[in-house]
Amino acid sequence: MDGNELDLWGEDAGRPAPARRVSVLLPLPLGRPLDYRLPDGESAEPGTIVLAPVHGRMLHGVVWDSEPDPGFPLSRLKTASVVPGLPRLAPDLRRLIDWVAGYTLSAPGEVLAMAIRSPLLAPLPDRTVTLWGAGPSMPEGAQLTPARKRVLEILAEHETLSLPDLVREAGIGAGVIRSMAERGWLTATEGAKAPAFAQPDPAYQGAAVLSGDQRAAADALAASVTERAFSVTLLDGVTGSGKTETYLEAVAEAIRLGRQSLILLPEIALSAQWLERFARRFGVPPAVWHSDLSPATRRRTWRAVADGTAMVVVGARSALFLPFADLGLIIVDEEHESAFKQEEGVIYHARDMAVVRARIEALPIALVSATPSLETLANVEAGRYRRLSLASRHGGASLPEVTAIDLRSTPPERGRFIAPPMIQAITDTLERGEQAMLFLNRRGYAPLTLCRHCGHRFACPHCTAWLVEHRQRRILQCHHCGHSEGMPEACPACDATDSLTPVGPGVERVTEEIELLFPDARRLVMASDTIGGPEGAARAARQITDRAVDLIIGTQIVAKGWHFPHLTLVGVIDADLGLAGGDLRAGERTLQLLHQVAGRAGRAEAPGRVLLQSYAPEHPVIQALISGDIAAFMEAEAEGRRPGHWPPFGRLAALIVSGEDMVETDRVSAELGRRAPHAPGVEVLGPAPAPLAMLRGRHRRRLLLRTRKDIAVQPILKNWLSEVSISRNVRVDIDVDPVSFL
DNA sequence: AGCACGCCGACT
DNA sequence: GTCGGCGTGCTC
Repeated sequence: MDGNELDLWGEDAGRPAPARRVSVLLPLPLGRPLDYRLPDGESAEPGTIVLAPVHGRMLHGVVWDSEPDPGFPLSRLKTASVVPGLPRLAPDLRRLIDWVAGYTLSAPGEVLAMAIRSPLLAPLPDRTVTLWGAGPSMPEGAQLTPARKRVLEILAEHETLSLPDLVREAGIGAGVIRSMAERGWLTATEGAKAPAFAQPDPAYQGAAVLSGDQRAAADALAASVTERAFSVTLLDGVTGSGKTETYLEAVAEAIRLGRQSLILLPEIALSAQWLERFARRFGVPPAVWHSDLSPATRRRTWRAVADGTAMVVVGARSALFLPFADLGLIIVDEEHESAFKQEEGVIYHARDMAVVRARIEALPIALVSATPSLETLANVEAGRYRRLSLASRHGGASLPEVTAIDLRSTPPERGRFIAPPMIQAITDTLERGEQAMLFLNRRGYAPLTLCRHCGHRFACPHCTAWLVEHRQRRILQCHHCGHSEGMPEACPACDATDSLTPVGPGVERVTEEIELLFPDARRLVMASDTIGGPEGAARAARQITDRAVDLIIGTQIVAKGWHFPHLTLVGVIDADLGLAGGDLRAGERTLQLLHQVAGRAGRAEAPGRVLLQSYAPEHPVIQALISGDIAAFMEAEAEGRRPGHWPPFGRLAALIVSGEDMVETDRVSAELGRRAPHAPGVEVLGPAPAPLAMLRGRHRRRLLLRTRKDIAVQPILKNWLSEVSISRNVRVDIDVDPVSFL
């Protein structure tokens, strides 16, 4: 207010106040904010969340920093209203949104949609709870059973508690409380529910268990938190070296300073063990953020992050856009993981954008990995990132011994996939009462099914991909679009019966083989489609640590940071699998994955062993795993990429042209090829059919723009795309810094 | 993203 | 003769 409200009879009386125009960014793929007027007398600074009419419906948007267009006719301006009780979006978060939009060439509104969606902003229900206290009367003599006595003792300590808290603290049933209340020994009062996010206690368990170099690294990270300035630290160290415990000390320091921490994990849904470790260190679990939170939890978490009551948030990549009240530290764990790359909608790399957020907000950020990405290593090399290394495994555990099984000299039996030396190693391990794990990065029974009679191969009708047999469910399924069909009795092409043959192994088939070889071993299959969500994953992990299983057969998800103390043998069924495609990062990616899997073995006293089944054990990736000299492999990899200006020594952007109409898709991609930019240090490869030439019924063509490191791709892309007319039924997706080349 | 406006098939 | 298919265009 500016005082005019009292001037009822002054010269402004009777005249409408000048319309206050504001520019409002809406969570729509619009590209620019739209202008609105505010109700008379209201004003709103940038960052204010408003409710604005769009096409007749009301949508939450954010007052943006851009100037409203004075030429837009006042009569066509609609009125937006300030939503009371909502936090403002901080300038730094607005800058991040603009920056990400500019970098990825997405509409700012689309990026905003990752930070704010209307359902998030709905008012929180008043949360009240019944609190129980002692009195007015007391049980006497024989009435005072041990359970009732316990309840009163607890209440003497806490005064009042909610039913679930009381039941938990006293270790009794709810029936005891009810009967006591009926007798007038307990009184109920209505109270505000305790905050959903308890304060982590940095002093809860101290950090006494840290070893020398862990302590040094933890202190260095904590110092950067105290410093409150932008810095990037690579925290690396072999699997099992205690990286998590180390960076949790930096989190502890942030908590001591009263500042929030954000920890990004590649797959938060499967990280039960991580959450347990956090709770062990700080006494309470952190706030979590991922895509399958319930709407109510989501809303509560978003608010708690904004008002600062959630001190530590652990989340998947989308947590990067949360509206922290006072962020003091970002951690990106498993920074090399490609799961940080969002491949749909706004195509961005959460690790890289986390560094951007840290720079904008002047924060320290730590990138954590046992096998850092080449990008990160290059930044260390260039002096932009600091490096803290943990040299050895924690608690006296040693690194597992890695050997290759040459499948050319010791192949498995015909139609089998486990070679004799592997069978022997599993036998020995089980005899010692230890656990073994077999890793195969392929779900289902067999990746390809063909007819022995006519050669027919089952392919997805919507994708360039074979259908994968899932024998338990008796279906053939496409792993790219989810298409599935029943497993037929006869060949659909030639009607031959008993002619359909599985080709190649999936985890189901390896499990079948294991059943034949080790009928008495207790088996557990871990694959994303059979594990049964986060609870299932946690249950499976508990079964393993409790030694309720002997043999684990699993895909990717067994690689994830698990700590299984009794697991001493890891067998990789097909170590060559990831190397086949031969894209830019095939070697690096395979090395990181296999190193991660190998790291599950021998994490306690008993030494671990890793066996890699391979048809090419001389391959540099396999050799690097055997020797353990990953640094040398990465250096060689870097030298291979430097001359051609491949990342991280140059820049890449991919254009993915897709459409249901193949002719139109080809026309657009050919036109893009003809109009390709020409300049020194700029090169365009393609168009070429994408490796997944058809995906979900859309034909796909790819072009790749490669520039020298000192040339930004965005202006080139903008210019290029503006010269080509793209028909409505064809889409061009831009992927700056592509990770996947499918 | 929604949601309307807008021109061509099978129905009360 | 109408209800409605989703192609394209706009949202202050």
